[in-house]
Amino acid sequence: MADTPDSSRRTLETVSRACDIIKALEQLNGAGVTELANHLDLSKSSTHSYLATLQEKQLVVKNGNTYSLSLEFLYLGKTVRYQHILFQHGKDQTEELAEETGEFAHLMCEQHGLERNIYKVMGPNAIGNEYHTSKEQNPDYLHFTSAGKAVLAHLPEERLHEIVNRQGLISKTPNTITDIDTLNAELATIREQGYAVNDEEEIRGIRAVGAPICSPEGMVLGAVSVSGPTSRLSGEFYAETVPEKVVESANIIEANINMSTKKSQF
Amino acid sequence: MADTPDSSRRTLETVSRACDIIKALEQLNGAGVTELANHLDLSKSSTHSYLATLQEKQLVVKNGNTYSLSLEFLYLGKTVRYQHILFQHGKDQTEELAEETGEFAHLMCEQHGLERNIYKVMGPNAIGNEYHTSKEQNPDYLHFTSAGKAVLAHLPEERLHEIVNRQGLISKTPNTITDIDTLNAELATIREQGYAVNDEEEIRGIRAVGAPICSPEGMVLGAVSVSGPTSRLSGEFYAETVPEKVVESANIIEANINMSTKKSQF
DNA sequence: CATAATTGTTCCTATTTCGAGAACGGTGTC
DNA sequence: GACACCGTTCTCGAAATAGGAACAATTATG
Repeated sequence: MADTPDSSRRTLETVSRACDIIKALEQLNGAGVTELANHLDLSKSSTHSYLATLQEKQLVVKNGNTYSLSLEFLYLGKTVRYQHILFQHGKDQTEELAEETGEFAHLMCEQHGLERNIYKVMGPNAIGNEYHTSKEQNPDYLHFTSAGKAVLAHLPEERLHEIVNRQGLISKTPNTITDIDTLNAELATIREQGYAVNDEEEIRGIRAVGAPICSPEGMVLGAVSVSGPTSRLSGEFYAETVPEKVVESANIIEANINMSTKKSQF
Repeated sequence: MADTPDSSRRTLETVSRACDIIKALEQLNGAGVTELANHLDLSKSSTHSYLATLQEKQLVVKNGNTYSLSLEFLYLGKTVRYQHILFQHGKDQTEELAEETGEFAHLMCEQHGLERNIYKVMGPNAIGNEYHTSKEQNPDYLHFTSAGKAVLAHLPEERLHEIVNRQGLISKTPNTITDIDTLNAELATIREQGYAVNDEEEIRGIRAVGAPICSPEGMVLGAVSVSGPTSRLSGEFYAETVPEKVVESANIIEANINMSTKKSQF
């Protein structure tokens, strides 16, 4: 309707609209037909057809006059995670990393140019909410997290530029890298030392250290990271101990993947 | 495809096919265009269009020639759970129930005639895998779980028959109720005593006790249950202690919901 | 208590979109 | 180096969808 000037018309509008409806239902926490129709600039009758179809396919439930996403999404989400190669071979190690450092440990990968968390574990000292049961935040940009930068540093240059061009270098704190040259220099450093740091670049008072996880073929699959308050992530612990442990965890996960990929790729 | 003779045909085939593709991708753990096309009896070009659209909408990722569901589903699933009224007001109580009984505690609701788990907590004595990170099993039928029967017992009669007719009374163990009259008698008992039991009706060696959670208006919203091996769930513990605690938990969750709907809803 | 205003649902037809086969370009294999 | 396979693109006829309007059901309102 409004903006797909560059992309080829090889996509299905009906499917696209269905996706919009799913995302709108999530955002609105359920909605009625009229509300949705107004929100998405569709006719009531069309909106109704979409909802009826999604309901029949059990992706949507209807309570009274309110349509909401069904718990099928919880099931699908858990399956997606369970099937992910990084989860299968990195879950235990991420837990150990959280245990050893006492802080939050994250396992993530890049998807569509954004950071997607696969697994988060709260270490014994970790502050904040219980991540795994709280509201999930939106996906992060890659350039202001440690794990994200670790991934960016090992992406093919072409894809790096594609992502930067598409997502931009949004600023979140005074420390956020917003300049492409600074970023490139930082990524070179990361490649050299084998890990990345996030020094209050996303959230004031929060530091993090992340290391990339690569496939046997050398393609970056994702990263592990540890994050915590600057008060605890400082001095030698921040400069040496945590990086060592994070890099070690990444290496162990790589080894796990390596051992499991004896089978053919197809 | 074959079994919706009653429902009006007010649904969109394109959306329906998109849902099939999502489910196939989950089932196949990712697939190529040709593989998917064969699996769903679609042409390659059509399948490609669907996948391209889902990818553009970030519900699907492409790795090499393999398309898979993206981690957006994990995000959506967590949001759906987080937004669910039973999770918001029943999470803490479910955890407490697991702690007090030492066994698995479940929080569930009915969707599309099936049991959907909202939250599972492993108590200190609970055996088995860590549910919340393991592969999710498929949704259960309602008639052979304690929570499911607790819900069925408080559904409007019309809806009860609708569900039974649609889902049937599948047998999983010799103890499974497979007869409508037996089920009705059982549901009457459940209504009388306020809770339901599952005595090896789903899995041999596993018992469970469930109690319904109703809205202030008297509509059943779901149920909580405790499950464990017959060796531990026996005698007075099974006959009195656990039912008491389960019913108490259900009542507390109802009270939480009640209090939240009194104040301004937002 | 009756009327008005919403909301969800259904119906219908023109119009747009989708579907299928074939062809293209790229990759891996024998 | 030729062949087979896969993903992608193209084009046009065929079929599905979008939207307006009417209907039913529920709720708000005077």
